[in-house]
Amino acid sequence: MENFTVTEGTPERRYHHGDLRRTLIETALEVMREEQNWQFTLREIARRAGVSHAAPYKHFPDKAALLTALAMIGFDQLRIGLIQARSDAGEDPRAALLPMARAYVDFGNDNPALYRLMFGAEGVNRSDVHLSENAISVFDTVMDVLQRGQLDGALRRRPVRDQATACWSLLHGLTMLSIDGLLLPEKVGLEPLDAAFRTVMEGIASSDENGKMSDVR
Amino acid sequence: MENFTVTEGTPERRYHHGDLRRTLIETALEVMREEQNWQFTLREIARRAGVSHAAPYKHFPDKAALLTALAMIGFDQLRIGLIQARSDAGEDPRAALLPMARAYVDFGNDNPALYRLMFGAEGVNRSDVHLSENAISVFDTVMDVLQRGQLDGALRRRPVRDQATACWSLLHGLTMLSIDGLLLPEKVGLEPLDAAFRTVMEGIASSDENGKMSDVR
DNA sequence: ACCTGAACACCGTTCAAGT
DNA sequence: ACCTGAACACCGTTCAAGT
Repeated sequence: MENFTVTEGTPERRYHHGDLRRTLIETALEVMREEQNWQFTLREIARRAGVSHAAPYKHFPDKAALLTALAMIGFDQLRIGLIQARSDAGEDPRAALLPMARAYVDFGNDNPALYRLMFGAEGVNRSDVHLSENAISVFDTVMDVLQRGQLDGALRRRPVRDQATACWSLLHGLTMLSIDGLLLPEKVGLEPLDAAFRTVMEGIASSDENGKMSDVR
Repeated sequence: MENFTVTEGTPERRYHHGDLRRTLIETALEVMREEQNWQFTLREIARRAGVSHAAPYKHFPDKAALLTALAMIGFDQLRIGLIQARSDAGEDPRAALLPMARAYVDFGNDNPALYRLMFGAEGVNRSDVHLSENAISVFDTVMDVLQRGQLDGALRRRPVRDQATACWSLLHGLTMLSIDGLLLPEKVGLEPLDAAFRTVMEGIASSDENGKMSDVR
């Protein structure tokens, strides 16, 4: 629920050498963007930050701690992106669903290494409380818009939690497959997000034009 | 389409020291199961296989090649598990959907490190042709059962590819979230698979009991 | 036809010592 | 209150030499 930022847990300080903690995080994000993975070495980060290879250990107990901090920032950015897409779409919760889905998948494609770190990483301290809180707040954002869609009458009245589980799983799966290059156009078409979205919407939206196709045996 | 096995690409040979290639693969699978990740070192595998740390290089050009071989085996096992679940369920394609979904998610939960290696791994040679072929054949298995469900009349007549994209994404996302411990019961309930499945089925199955709830605004 | 041992250039992490 | 340099115990990978 809380809004974690880069300096979470560490009061703002300016030392003679600057804010090394933040510099390390920003350098790591840069390297991840360049190399498309999070297999960077702590020593490389230190080198690029212009400090000795031992300096990072004054700010992070180990490499896992830095990775965890990065993942937390990622969840934060993702949630902010979703909220942005929702408010851009106006008041209608139904109309916000596709833009939010697009924002989600785009985030993954724009930050593949970060997204994989957030979810698929062995290096991350997965038991970190703050990390799960940040991850969960993404889920809450999805659930919230579905809730309002139901109240609106635009969505079928089913347990919101069930619909949210389906939506989050779908988005996560789509994003991961997309990042990994497994959504081959000749297999899933040119717009897999739209295809998947249409399919799921038939299960979620209130039935209007249903029943037209009565090829039920 | 082809059926890749452990010895793919390497003719069966028995040397005085045994089939080291296969031993390395099996040892790696063991270690992954033990440590719940694929961060093992090649040297550890060699140690446990009882050979020098340089020996693996006679069978794999580098560590990425071993990881790729493991991922390929994983895709193969997954596909076999799906086919098994389908044939266990009998002739009705509609009835096979839930068992297949369960088989998919179970595979991930039973082999978390392997599953993450198959999809989320930086170490894997993702451009390997055989690897993508194995991955794609999983998709084909999903598509096949949906195709038959449509012919049967049990499923809505929509582009099969769209439905398959939605189904695969959903399963993949659900599996990944489950492995990562993000499907917290207090958030998604005790049976997230069933919840997600119900939701998507409403979008995929032929409309029978639809339209009852007419709270359309 | 396969395996070993020494060697190279790296890591992550620690710790006494510096400023 | 923070940073450095040397040191330790590892890696992945190569290669001449062994059997």
